[in-house]
Amino acid sequence: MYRPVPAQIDLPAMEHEVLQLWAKEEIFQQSVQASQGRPTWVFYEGPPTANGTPGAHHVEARVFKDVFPRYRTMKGYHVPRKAGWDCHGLPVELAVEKQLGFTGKQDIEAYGVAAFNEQCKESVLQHVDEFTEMTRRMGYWVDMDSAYWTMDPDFVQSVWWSLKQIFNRGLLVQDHRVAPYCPRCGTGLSDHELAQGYETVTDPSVYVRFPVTSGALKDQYPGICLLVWTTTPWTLVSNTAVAVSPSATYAVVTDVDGSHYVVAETLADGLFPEGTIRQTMSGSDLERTSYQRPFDLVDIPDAHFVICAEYVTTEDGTGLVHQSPAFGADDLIACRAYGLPVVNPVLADGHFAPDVPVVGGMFFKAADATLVEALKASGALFKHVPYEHSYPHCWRCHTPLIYYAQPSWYIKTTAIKDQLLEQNANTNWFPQTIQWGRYGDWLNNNVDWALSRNRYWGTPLPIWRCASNHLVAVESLQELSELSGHDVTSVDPHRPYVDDITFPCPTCGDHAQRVPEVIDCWYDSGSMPFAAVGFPRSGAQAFEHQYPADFICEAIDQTRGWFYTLMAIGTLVFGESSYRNVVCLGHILDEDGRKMSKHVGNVLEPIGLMDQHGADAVRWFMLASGSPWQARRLGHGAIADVVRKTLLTYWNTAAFQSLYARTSGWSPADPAPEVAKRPVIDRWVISQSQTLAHEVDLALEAFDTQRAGKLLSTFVDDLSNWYVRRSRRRFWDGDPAALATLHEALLVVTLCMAPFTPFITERVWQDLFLSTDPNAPVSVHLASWPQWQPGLVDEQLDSDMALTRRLVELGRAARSSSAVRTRQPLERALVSASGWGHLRNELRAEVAEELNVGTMQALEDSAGELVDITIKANFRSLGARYAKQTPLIASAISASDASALVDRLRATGSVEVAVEGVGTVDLGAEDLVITETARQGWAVASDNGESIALDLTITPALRLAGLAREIIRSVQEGRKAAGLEVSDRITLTWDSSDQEIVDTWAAHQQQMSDEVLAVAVRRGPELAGHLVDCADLPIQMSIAKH
RNA sequence: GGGCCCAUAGCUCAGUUUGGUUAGAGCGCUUCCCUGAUAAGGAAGAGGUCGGUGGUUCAAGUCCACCUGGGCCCA
Repeated sequence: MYRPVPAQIDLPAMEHEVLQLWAKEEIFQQSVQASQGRPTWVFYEGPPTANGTPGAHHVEARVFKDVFPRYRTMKGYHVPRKAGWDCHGLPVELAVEKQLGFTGKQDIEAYGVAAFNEQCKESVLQHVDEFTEMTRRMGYWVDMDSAYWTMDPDFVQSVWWSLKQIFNRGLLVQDHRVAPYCPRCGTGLSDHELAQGYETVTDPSVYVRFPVTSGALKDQYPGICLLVWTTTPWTLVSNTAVAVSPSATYAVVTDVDGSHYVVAETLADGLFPEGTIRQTMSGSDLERTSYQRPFDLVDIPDAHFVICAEYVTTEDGTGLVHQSPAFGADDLIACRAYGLPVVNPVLADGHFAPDVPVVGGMFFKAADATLVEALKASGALFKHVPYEHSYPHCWRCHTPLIYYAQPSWYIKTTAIKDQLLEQNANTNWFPQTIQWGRYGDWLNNNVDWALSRNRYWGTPLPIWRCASNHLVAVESLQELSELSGHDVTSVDPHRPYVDDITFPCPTCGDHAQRVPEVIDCWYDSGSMPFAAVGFPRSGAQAFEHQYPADFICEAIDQTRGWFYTLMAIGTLVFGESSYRNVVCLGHILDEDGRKMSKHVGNVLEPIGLMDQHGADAVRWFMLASGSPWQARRLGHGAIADVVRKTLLTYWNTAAFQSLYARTSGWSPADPAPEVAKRPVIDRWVISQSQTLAHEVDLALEAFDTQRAGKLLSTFVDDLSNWYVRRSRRRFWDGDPAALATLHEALLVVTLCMAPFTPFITERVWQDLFLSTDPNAPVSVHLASWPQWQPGLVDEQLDSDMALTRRLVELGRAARSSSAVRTRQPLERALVSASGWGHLRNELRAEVAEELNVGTMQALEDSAGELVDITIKANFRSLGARYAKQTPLIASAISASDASALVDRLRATGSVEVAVEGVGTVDLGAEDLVITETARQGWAVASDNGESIALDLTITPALRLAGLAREIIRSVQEGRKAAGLEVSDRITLTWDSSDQEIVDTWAAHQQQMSDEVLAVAVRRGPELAGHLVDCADLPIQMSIAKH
């Protein structure tokens, strides 16, 4: 016997009960253990950065990380799921700095690195707790007890080991380069960090006069100036040279006021609309022309002349590019070629050195305004316009970055670029466009990985160096113990402790000390395939079984983040990328399409969302609403829709089944007719459920949750609003075929939906399936995916039922247009549809019953005068044959006598039509869209060549039958209002002075009392029990429980 | 400046790969119908220059070019 399933349900409350059940029975642990020994499907959890409270976007990725492992488990795989936490890095440091009220690195130094890092660790632990709770609530099954932590000493040492592999191949090197640098955080940023932080800003763009101080131009054009454009006025302080393109053409322009300028020829018109070009020359002719720089604030010897550089373009600005080699990668290369000095007046904290006149002590960006004023005052400023462009900012603290020459450690990923491209070619991306779009572009433009950070809370770079610059890479605390001669294996491998360990340099015996940098925390997370199991010091077997991953999934921002570091490190260390399939999600936006961010305050808090609507609804939204690979808007309305449309419809179908099975004492163990012997609608729903199981399987195999979700919600809708509604009477009667069919259909859909909505399907499993099958697994999540039985799929039946439903739709439209309500039976309906002749009687009866008509007849069988025929050309079929002549044929077709043409076509299978300008054209049935409609006194609806006509004649007998249904309907309402159970028997009392009503009772009393479960019917004025609201009917009724 | 994505009903989005007749769905709105499961279901209606311009074609929401607006990414 089923358990009772209430029609009303509080979804969040139900979910909390299910969570308790899972915890008590350890279902997740069981599901992993029970699949031991089966083929492993490898999943890697990309560790969330535990630096803040989880948001809705975390739920998105975690739903996808849950659904595929659940599905694969049902398909017979073993899917270990190890949680992970990204612990290190600037985000954590910043949170702690904020908490402690710090403003920079000097505060941390004063506070003490040991104490600071301790605070960082505390902060991580606290936020991990919040993630754990969110993860549990949403039903994401991942093993958090065995989670990897990137700050764990074993993890750190695995990272060290991998860095030593890379170092030994000569791919980990120190270099001085101009790199983006955050002056607030005091550290350089890697390219993929840079990618996170572009912001659109408006900077002053200035056109500045640089007077020429030597050469023929100076003599020929008195006061001539180079016109130089820059968007970073603060770098003019350290102006060292002006670069031109050696191959471009430059012009001397005389402006209307008589002043002379050198600019690129192609830009001269725009800059000097009324100027005159006096002469032109190539860029190389200008080489070594000396000029007067705009500011004389710092000493830069042997500089200030024109240099040639290939990278200069003449597309915008003036074609003359100001050079400041300390602040531009291109500038540095170009100036080095001329032996120019690199002068940097800006300190590591982003402020000008205090001894610089005018701007000393100013933050570099803040100096822009002051310097523009100074240019204006000196007359050097030609033009000043605000310039909007995107400029890199620190991805965490939003400080504008400065391109800054500094020593830094690099991994030479450019050396393995070809291998990375090859690995990418062997990776399946979902959606596919990422592979050679966004990600492929990134790989093709690969630059070396700036690995080091001048910070505190991170994996220390495991390189020790002596005064003679001999370098030793260390792979573990064990190795460090051997080198230092002390057992340091239990030392925390973080700063400052690891910095205190020194040893004699193996090369020269001098004192070797660790370099001060820590590494990019993205390297940590990219190392998780091996570091999570402590490889190679431990976990060798686990690693070999679980490398590479079959599946990873994150949002699109990880293309240059984790997706890249995972592939790069895998390729560097093992010669192979660490994943095969990658699902790449779009971002979750707020209801107005803006990115959710704490600054804007539009973050939807996930636990609140789930406690309001239920985790299943949130999950379903993430998986199946809109395109997961595109940015989507998340709001309460969208989630409430999921509840109403899909979840409650499913639930109520289960509740319906339970109600009537229990009422009739039916149990799934009872014998039921074999499928082939059941009514056609049963066979149809079983066929549909088989197709569902198969197609959802295919969709999930292709990582397409949107398609799977669409299939599931369509099936749920069909099941509830067609199968159950059409079959209700059989459920009232306790028909074992109907009950068995719905049981089987619910079983299939419950299994297929289980990975999507694990809570509600678990509840239904417990109530309907576990309670009736002693061999059933104790949880739906321990069950297997439904076995596809193609023998139960009947495609002919599927298309016949589709026709049946189209006809019902047309019939309803005809009913509406006629204003004869459906409760009023009609004698007959005429049908015109190409499939009608082959439609089996059972399905014809479905149409008749649904439309409440006595008989259905084919329209062509009835008297010709009832029918109007119209025909139209089928362009698709004609266009293929006649191309340009199609419109001529089409108009000939509509001009011809439709009924005559159709008669001939039906008689012989084809018909010839004479078309002016074309000749005789032979048409088949395919070339025409034939619409038949009925005339006079008939209600007609047609669509796409199919029509239904209702005979609206209402005979006295039909009138009484209609009244009987009106009365039945009123009594049913009355039963419900009286709160009776569906199986309660009643006594019914009625009275009426209306002759039609009296006649109705006389003609239909048996049917009416059967329908309303009345065991006694009395006519009389003494009403008793509950009065029935009879609306407009001229009758009074009361009912009482028998 | 370059690359990628997007633009279809008041709102959220399908449809565009492979061109075909009158461009769909859901939500919301109006009217009506149906209902011993349902917070449901059904019919009709209002609501569309399918971002714009040009081109290819017998035929363009769909293919091509250019443009506009938005987003993401890169420089």
